[in-house]
Amino acid sequence: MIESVDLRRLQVLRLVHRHGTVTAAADVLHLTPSAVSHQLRQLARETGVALLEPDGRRVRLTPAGRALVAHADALHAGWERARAELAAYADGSSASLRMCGFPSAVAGLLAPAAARLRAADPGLAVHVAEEEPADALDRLLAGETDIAVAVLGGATLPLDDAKFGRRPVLAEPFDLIVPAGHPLAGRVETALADAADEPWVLAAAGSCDLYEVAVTACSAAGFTPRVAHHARDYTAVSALVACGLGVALIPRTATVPTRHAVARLPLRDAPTRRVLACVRLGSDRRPAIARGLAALEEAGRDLVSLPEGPDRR
Amino acid sequence: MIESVDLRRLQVLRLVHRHGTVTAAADVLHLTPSAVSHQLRQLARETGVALLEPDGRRVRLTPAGRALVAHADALHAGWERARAELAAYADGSSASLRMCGFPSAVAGLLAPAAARLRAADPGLAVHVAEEEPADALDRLLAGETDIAVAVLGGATLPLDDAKFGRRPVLAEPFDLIVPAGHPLAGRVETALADAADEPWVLAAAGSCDLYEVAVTACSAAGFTPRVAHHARDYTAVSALVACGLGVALIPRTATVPTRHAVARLPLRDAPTRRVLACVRLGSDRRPAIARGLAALEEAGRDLVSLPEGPDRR
DNA sequence: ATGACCGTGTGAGGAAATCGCATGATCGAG
DNA sequence: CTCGATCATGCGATTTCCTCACACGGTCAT
Repeated sequence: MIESVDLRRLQVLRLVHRHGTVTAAADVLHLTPSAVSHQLRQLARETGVALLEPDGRRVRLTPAGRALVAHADALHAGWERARAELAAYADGSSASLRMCGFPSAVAGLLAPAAARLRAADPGLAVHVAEEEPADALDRLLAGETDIAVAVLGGATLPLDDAKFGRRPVLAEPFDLIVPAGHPLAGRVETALADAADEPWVLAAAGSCDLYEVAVTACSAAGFTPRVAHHARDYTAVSALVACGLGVALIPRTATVPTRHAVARLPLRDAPTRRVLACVRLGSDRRPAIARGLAALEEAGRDLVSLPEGPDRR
Repeated sequence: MIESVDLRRLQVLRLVHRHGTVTAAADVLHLTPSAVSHQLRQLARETGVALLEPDGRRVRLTPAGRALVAHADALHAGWERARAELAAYADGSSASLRMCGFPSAVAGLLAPAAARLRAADPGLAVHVAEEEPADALDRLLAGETDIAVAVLGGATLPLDDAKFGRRPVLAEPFDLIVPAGHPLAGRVETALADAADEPWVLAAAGSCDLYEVAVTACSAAGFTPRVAHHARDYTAVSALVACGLGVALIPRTATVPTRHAVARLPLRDAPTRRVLACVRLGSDRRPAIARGLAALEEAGRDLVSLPEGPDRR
C-alpha cells in the first residue's frame, strides 16, 4: 500500500482479460506488448499475487486475476462517475463529445444526432468517427470515444456483457430485397422461407454481423442459405441484387440507390437488429454524454417514423 | 480520459481536504509542499476543474473539489476491498499486519493482541508501533499501518467521521485517584462532584484526550476543575497525586506503580473513553486485518474481565 | 519430425514524469 | 509596518515508464 496504483495498470489487466492476449491488449492501448508485460509484472508485484499464468503460447488469468478484474471494473466505473460529476462543474466551453459507430449507423444515427447536438448547443464540440464494429467498443474502453454505437448480439457485443452502459436506440427489421421483376416481388406477403432456393448475397463469415443475423434467421426459417456472392457494404449488396445475382437482407433504414432496380419486401418473420448506444459504465452521468444519448435516441425514433413505406428505395 | 489517474493523486487531495493545508498534507505523505502542489495542479488539469482556491494564506476546496474527495473516498475503499480479496489469494507466508495506537493502548491492547496473533500463526509478521493519538489516523491513511487504535471523540476522531472502518474494542470508565489517606478515600461511593474543590492534575489543553474528557465530565457534574498541575503520562499523573499535589482521573485499565501511595475510587458518574480500532474503509476484509481486529476485541474483553477490583494498583 | 510463425518475457537505453531545493508572492498577526 | 507563515514556480537530480532488440517456448503446416 506504500505505492498506490494507477488505474491504467488495472486497465491493462482488464484489456488482457477481454482479449485473452497481451499483444491484442497492447494493440488497443497503442503500446508494445513489452510495455503491457511490464505493467502486468509490476501489478503482480504490488499485489503480491500471481495474476496470470502461461496457457500454451498465450496467457490465462488466474482466479486472483479474474477477481481483480471484477474490482477493476467497479473502480473504473467509480472513476467515470467522478468524472461525470466534475464535468457538471466544468464550464461548458470545454465540453466535448466523441461518438463512433459502424458505417451505416454513422449515416442513419450519428450524423443526424450530431447535427441536432450542434444546433442545440454550438459550444459543444461534437466529433463523429466511423469504426469497424469490432473496434468500436475497444475505442470506448481505451477512452478514445465517449459513445459507441453497436449491434447487440454476435461476438462483438454478447448479450450478457455487463461491462458497458447500454441504451437501446433502434430495433430495425431486415427487409428482403430481390431483383426488380423477380417472381417474389409480386406477392402481398413474404416469408423468409420463400427465398430458400434463391442464391444469396451475404457478407463473408465473421466480417460483419449481417452474416450471423442472416444465417441464424434462415436456419430458424428451416433452411440454409446458399451463398452465391459476398459483399459487406449495403450499396454493393443492392447492386449485386439489382444485377439479378441473388437476394439479400438489408436493414429497413438502409437506403438503396434509386438506379438499382430492386424490390424491397417486408418479411412476416423478419429478423431484427438491435442497435445500442454503449458508454463506459458510469459515464452516462456526464451532461455531454447524456445529451448525446438523448440525441441518438431521438434520431432512432425519427428513423423508424420517417420511412414513407416499405417499398421506398 | 486519455490519461488515467493514479489513486495517489486523489490521496493527495483527500489529505489536503482533511488537514486544510498543503503543507500538512505533504507532511503526512512524507513529501515536500512543492510536490503536493504539483500533484494538485496536475489533477486539476486532468479533470478540467478548479479543485481549490486560495483562502487567505491557505487553500480551500471548491465544491468540485469536495465532490471529488467524496468519490476519491469511495475509490480508495474499493481499492482496499480489492486488496483484501487479493490478500486471500496470496500465500500466507508474506502476510503482515501493522498496528499502532496511543501509548497506553500499546500496553493494554496491542501488545496482548500481538502476542496472541504470533502464537496463533507464527508466519504472520506482526508489527506494533506507538503513535501519538493525533498521528495514528494519518498513518492509517498514508498506508503506513493497517490498524490504528484511537479514542472516540475529541478533535482527532470526530464521532461522525465516516472515513474509517471502526470497531469498538473497549469502553472503559475513568476512576478517580486521590492521595492515600485522603478524606475521600474512606467513602463507600464517590461522585465526580465530591472532588470539585480539589486541585486537579490534567494534561495540557489539546495535548491529549484526557483533558477534554475530564473537563467535559466535570462540567457535566456542575463544576470547572481547578488545574494545579499538568501531566500527560499516567505514571507521572499518579506520581503527582501520590505526592499529595491533587486528584486525577485515570482509565480503569491504566496501572499505577505500587510504590505510588494513591487510592483508586470508582465513580458513580464516571466518564468513559471508548477505544476503537480503525482501519481504512474496505480493508477489514483482508484476512490478516480481520484477525488483528478480532485479537484486539479479545484483548479488550480480557482487559475488562481481568481486573480483580477497582482498588487494584 | 522439422522449420516457420506467433506470442510472451527480459535487459538496456532514452524519454518523460516526479521530487526536492531555492526563490518569489501574498496574506495575517503582532 | 515588520515579521512569520503558506502557497506557487524554475531548475537540477532521481525515479519511472516506454521502446527496441532478442531469447524462449508453443503451435501449425509441409
